Amino acid sequence: MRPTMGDIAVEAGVSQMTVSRVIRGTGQTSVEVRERVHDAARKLGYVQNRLATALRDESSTLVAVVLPTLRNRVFSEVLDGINEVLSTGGYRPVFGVTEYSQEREEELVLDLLSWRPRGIILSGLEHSDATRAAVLASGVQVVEVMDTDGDPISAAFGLSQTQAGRTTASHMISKGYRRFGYIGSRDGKDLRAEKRFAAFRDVVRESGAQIVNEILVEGPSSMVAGRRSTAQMVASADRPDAIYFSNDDLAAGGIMHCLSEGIEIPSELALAGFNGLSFLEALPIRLTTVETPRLEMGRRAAAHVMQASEPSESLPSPSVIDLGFRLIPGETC
Amino acid sequence: MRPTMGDIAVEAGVSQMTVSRVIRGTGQTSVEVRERVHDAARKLGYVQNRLATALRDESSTLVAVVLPTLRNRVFSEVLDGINEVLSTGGYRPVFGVTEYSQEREEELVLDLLSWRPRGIILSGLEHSDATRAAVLASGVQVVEVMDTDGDPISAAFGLSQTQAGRTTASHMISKGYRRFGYIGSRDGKDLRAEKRFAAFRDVVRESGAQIVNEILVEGPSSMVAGRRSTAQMVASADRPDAIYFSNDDLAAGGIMHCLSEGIEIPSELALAGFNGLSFLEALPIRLTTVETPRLEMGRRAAAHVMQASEPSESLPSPSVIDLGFRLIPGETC
DNA sequence: CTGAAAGCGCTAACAT
DNA sequence: ATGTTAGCGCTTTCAG
Repeated sequence: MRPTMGDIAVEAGVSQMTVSRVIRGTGQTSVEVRERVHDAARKLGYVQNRLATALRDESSTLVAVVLPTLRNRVFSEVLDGINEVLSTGGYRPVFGVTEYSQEREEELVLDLLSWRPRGIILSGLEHSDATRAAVLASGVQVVEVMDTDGDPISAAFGLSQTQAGRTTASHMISKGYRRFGYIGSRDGKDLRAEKRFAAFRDVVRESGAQIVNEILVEGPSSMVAGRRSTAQMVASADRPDAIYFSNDDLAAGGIMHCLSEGIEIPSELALAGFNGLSFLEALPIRLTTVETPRLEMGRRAAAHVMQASEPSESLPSPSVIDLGFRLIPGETC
Repeated sequence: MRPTMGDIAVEAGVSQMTVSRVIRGTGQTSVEVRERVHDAARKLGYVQNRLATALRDESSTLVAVVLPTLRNRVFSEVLDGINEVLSTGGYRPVFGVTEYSQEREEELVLDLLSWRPRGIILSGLEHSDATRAAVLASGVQVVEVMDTDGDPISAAFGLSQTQAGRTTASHMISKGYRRFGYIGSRDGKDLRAEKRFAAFRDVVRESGAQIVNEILVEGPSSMVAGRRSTAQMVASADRPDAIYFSNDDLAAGGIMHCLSEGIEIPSELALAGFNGLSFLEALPIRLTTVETPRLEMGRRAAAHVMQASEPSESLPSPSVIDLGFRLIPGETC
């Protein structure tokens, strides 16, 4: 159907091998032959069949990417960073979404591995044993992004979710708040948010303060959910004087509720978020949050997969690269 | 290296062909053999090599997806819709980002086609001749999303950008506004935003009103850019009484500026956006906008690629499916 | 119900 | 500088 190197070879009057060499620009070829081959290729509308190349090479230039969701800007930014770097080397991401389910992740990983990708990028450090076993057995480059609190399969680029939670708590406590609320999402399926909150809670308790109210919203986190939950929490008997949100979208919703209801920030209610999304800069009130290196985690992970040229028998020892975070003090606490 | 069907065959004491049949669940196989094969596969940690399958089949279960950017929620939602449907059939998206460049799109399309995808999903109806020629010659299913104003290569699922622009203009004019401003982005590289504005402008002029000010922001559209541009436009000599923004992020930035500066909406300044993103519901003031079927466009496009089972010689005639839009009247005009 | 043969398109290795 | 051979892992086709 579609022209192959063989067809071009006939058209150009050379062997298939010569066509292969010309097209890849490897080996020695005369100028004259090169031109004939390129002309023939153009004339026939030749498009390389990378399936064959990859089969032959026992590895493709695809990179598997496994994300928990696409409904959260955080992960599309990570994906953007990944793609940005991969595309400079002609690599392409093939991806799947787990919806925060380890079982789904397991299936997905097996499936993606069947494309013999050059590497696989996973989110977080928690995976089922089968998932870990599968990627390890596959021999492909494995990189985990987002988190540093745990044992990586091989390499990880992330930030300490625990430290981020502690830092936020310390900041809020230093500002004098003592009665805290927490608004999170995903019914505890987001392990990283859980780590942040666990650390936050520890610091709060250590300091003698307390968590007086917790709301976990159903469905994906969003400004709307944040606004609704804040309204609910503020109206409840256990009204906190400060709320820690599991991310900026929820927190921004909290700000919106306060703006609408005339609740004074931070005197009547203090708020803190997580991620440092750029839209916060546009809000009338600057949210106190923790900035995370989302693009950078993606870029570094992609770069790591790409520079894995030599399949060294001695697998590089597991290593975690902490890309850090930064507390951005705003006007909300 | 990795176990193949041949290895399993040896382990299970059958032929490779039998392994193939068992694994795919096709043809006739005895219960006993099936068990032996599955046991052997599990024992050896077998993972199918789809590169071989795809090479043999002359088509893969990958679907190429070409998007202009990942920095805009609109496209991650489309991608989400695509992935949602594709994954139900075991298909996987392989994607690339054009940054709104037709040249980049051309390279990308050729590159993605080299993976012999089952289909390719493009954004918009405007492509270079070479791009059109390449996808047509490839024989893969081609679907275009986002737009319906133009000639599709084969099938398209979108909405009339032109009608959306006209509808918004009519609405604003009916509300009595006569001096309009426009805030867009991407230096006119976003062809769909251009179509909306062109239609908007036409209606404004036909009605005897006028566009008194235009600002095209550099870089990706964002709330921050919208807030800054609104500030600039409101402070200028040619201050409009209503601003049409090319999307909701920019418009939300406009609302934020008004909130911060105490500008009364809509009496001092009216605003309208585009997309109907869900976060608008959380804002203290409801933006008037046009809701677009982003997830649905992605889903339908993916479904179209998947149901293309029979490679009918008679290519289905080009057809455009208009998924429509809906004007959502808010409090901003 | 199972097996053997052939070939998908490409490239490493070995000629010439 | 160019050509020949062999084989990557799988599945379609044809035989038993």
